[in-house]
Amino acid sequence: MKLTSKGRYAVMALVDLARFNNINPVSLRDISLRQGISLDYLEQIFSKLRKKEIVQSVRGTQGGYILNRKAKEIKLTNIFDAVDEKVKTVQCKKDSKKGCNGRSTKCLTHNLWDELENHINNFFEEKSLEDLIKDNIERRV
Amino acid sequence: MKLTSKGRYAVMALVDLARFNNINPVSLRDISLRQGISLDYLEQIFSKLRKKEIVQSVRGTQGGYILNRKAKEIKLTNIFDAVDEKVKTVQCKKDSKKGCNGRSTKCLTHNLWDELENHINNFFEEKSLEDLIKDNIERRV
DNA sequence: TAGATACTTGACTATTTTAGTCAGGTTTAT
DNA sequence: ATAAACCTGACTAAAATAGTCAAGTATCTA
Repeated sequence: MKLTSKGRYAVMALVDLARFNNINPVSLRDISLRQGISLDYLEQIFSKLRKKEIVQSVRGTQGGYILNRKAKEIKLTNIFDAVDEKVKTVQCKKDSKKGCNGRSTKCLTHNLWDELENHINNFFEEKSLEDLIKDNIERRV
Repeated sequence: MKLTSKGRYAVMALVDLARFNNINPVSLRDISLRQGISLDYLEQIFSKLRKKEIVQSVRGTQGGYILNRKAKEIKLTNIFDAVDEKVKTVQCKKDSKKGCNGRSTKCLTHNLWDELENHINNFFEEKSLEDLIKDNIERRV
């Protein structure tokens, strides 16, 4: 059970963006250098974040990205959703042949996996970008 | 972020085992048929469960497996640990080059990933095999 | 208006992980 | 003896991951 780097990078990049987002947009190049993430990969990630209206792009020289909503209103769940990072415990939902159906004792653990998914998703729904930044500042002090 | 089938199957198989474990050991063949999991794959999984002393094997005809501890004392975390299903959010811990170190703004989200891991692991530490069986029986009634 | 900076898009690919299979054992009840 | 069941290690196809690469377009600044 692991988080993919796409989801992790997306969060890292947005925290970076939120912290350095004073007046000017932040370029991916800067984020790439600061966070050690390949520029090309960041571009893929930000393309998705833009489509989900989490960031706005500013083209041209001195361009970059800015947050499209307040940090408080961007939850982890929005970010993960944008980059297709999903919590999947089981195939049952998509593929009815595998998993549950047609077995004599049915899916004895079906309920467990639902609970687990909810447990994890709750965490993602509660945490906002603002929480992360605050948390980080507090730790420095 | 997804659960692998090895972890899922291990739990499914153990719930099955616990339910059908009256006096006699339960054969993998039966579990395989009831849960729709390949026998060869189950053997791999049970080999690991045995090494971690979660189950005991009974060889020979009429053999099979029995739980090595009370269902109450087998937590999900023990099961996942046995089959190498780990919660990993980040590489920092193993590979110091990637992730945190040497970056100018350090790992802004390091704390987040730790929190996430703990959140998930707590779930696994609290749930026992007994909980799963009880839960299942209640639902039938 | 030339050139640099930075966003935009889509195709491509090496590596790793997953989810098994397969083959050949050993043990023990009947 | 023999069949049922455990035991072990090697192997592999397919999928997912984690990117790279190439060829743009838009906009600011000198």
